[in-house]
Amino acid sequence: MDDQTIPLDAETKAVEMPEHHRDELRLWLRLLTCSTLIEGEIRRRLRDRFDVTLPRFDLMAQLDKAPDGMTLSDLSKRMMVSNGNLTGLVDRLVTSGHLERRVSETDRRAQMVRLTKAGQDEFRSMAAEHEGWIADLFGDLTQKEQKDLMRLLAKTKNSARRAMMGGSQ
Amino acid sequence: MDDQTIPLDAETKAVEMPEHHRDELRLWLRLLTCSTLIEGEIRRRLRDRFDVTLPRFDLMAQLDKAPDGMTLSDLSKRMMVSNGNLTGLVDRLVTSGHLERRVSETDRRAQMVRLTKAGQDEFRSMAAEHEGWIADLFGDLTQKEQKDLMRLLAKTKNSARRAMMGGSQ
DNA sequence: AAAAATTACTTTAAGCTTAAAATAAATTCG
DNA sequence: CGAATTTATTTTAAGCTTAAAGTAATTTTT
Repeated sequence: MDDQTIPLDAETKAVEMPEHHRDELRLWLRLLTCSTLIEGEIRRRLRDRFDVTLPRFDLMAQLDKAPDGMTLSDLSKRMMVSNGNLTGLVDRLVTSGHLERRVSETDRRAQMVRLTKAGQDEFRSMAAEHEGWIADLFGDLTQKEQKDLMRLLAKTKNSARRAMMGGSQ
Repeated sequence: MDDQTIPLDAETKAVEMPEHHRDELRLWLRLLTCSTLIEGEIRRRLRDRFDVTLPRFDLMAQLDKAPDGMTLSDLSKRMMVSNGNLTGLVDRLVTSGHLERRVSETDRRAQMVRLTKAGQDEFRSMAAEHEGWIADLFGDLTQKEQKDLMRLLAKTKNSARRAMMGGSQ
């Protein structure tokens, strides 16, 4: 409510900001650290164990959920990456035999992309192991803590989306 | 041949996994979505508003906390990025006049890097605004929710670190 | 002190990523 | 219908990122 006097952390030596938004900043840095840490570990294991990159794995994960294939635009939205990024990613996965691309029959601009049989097999065997890694990485959280974290992240996501409205999106 | 033994639900996805680690997977995906979403927005605003990239901003943020400078290795550890990555990043920031690098007087392998006056001024003006963006992005969370999230993320971080021990780190 | 190991950093090659501009097909509108 | 707009994708240029290999300085070991 009313602004309390701000307790100056002993180790913090920066200038006092007009409003004390330090807490949100610390929260953001912790969230980022968490996801960077885990993402890095997953990336490392995917490379060491399967010689695959995370972006490729993610792309295959999306396609595994859509047996009939998806367009590049759909993929782009789901993966939250740019269209141009996807072009190269798909190119490489087609070359390696994991993906198949075909011009859509209803729209000659669009392409349907989907996993080949080999791609699907390989993905599923990776996914099974991947799921175990994640379970282990989050293993110290109780069922309740997982549930709470899930809820708080959902709320954070909504808050962020709300804040983005009007600005540019 | 024998690979049709599994009854495939028409619209639902894949095979039932040996152990149900779906929840952890969903939790991880939500965490990742959250940080990707926010990171993307910050990246966009830094570019639009200040014509600076997030990695450069992050690097300057580290140096702002160390007025006497840091070595590349210190930066590398703190930022959780590779040494090689830092070399290029620092190069560009030196060229643009934001950073100063000097060979350490006590160790001729090492370099001390620090913000120039101009770099510091520019960073601080960006940081003030940046802090407001973060506060807004997390704005829908109550004080208690922020505290809870902070705690759960700390626990997640520790859990992940524990899981990494032995594997490669 | 010489050899071995470690540490700090750079270089390289490959891939990821984006924004912006370009191309082409489809849709909307006058 | 034909022009203008939107949508789907590719290309380009620049920068980020990593792992692995290389160089050089320091520290440890023998």
